[in-house]
Amino acid sequence: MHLLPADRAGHRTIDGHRVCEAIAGIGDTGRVRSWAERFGLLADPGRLALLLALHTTGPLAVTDLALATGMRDPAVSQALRLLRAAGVVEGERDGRVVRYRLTDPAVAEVLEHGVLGRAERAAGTG
Amino acid sequence: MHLLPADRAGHRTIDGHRVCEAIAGIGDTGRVRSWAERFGLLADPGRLALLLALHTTGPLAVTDLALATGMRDPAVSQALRLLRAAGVVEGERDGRVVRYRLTDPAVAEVLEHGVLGRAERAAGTG
DNA sequence: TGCAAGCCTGCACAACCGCGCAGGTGTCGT
DNA sequence: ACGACACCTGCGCGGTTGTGCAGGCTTGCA
Repeated sequence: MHLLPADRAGHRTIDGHRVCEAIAGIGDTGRVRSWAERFGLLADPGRLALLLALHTTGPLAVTDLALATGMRDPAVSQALRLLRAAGVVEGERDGRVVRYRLTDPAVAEVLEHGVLGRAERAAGTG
Repeated sequence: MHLLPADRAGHRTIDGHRVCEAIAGIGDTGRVRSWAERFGLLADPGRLALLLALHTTGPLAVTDLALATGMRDPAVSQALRLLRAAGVVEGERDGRVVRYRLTDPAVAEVLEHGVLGRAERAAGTG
């Protein structure tokens, strides 16, 4: 099983066969890139708090989200804009209020198994 | 249930009670911050590839990781430094070779349920 | 119709981050 | 002891990102 791209052949290796195994584990580069972007959306405390709020209580308005997270309205709007562009959340207009909800099941899964899961055994509180 | 911090009281709200629910869902701010940093480590394609490789094939040397990911040796070293400082990976010296392995079960869980899980139904391949 | 509320946008600033290059340290083989 | 190898570090650059402020647009209410 030789998965080494040609532009990297001819180099010295330590374990050799393990490299191919590692490449197989990494899998498609596009998928990795996609997930890196996804994780990037969760890498901001504000956005993560917004997503946690939306995940646990469902549809919420911008003002309430700002109140719950302590962020300014424009910051919340900006964060939601990114999340909306990534397809993670969706907003529904109800009069002059826009309620947002989580639409990406993959993100929900990560939040559930990661932040809200029992995985905190290694995370601690600080 | 009034979880609203005093510095935000007296403001107008849309749903009111839902705000407290959201705050409860967000939980401890320190945990959110901690997880945001954790996700930040996964937000780079290089680091994510490294972690995937370590997660699937176990202990790997820097050279092999560089070969598998297509990164330069210094870039791999730098990335591993960050991950080591965060307690996500650990390196064991074997002669002049240092083999790294994944030590954070929470990250492993996220990789398993996120990137490697069936959650790709929404991620696609590109 | 006039006013207030809710939400969105543009702009400019500062900070951070990842990368590549060059050079250093410790270890193994001859 | 000498050279080669594996790994680490400092420095500087370019790109990206989060943030605050001020202002505009749509909607609801009196």
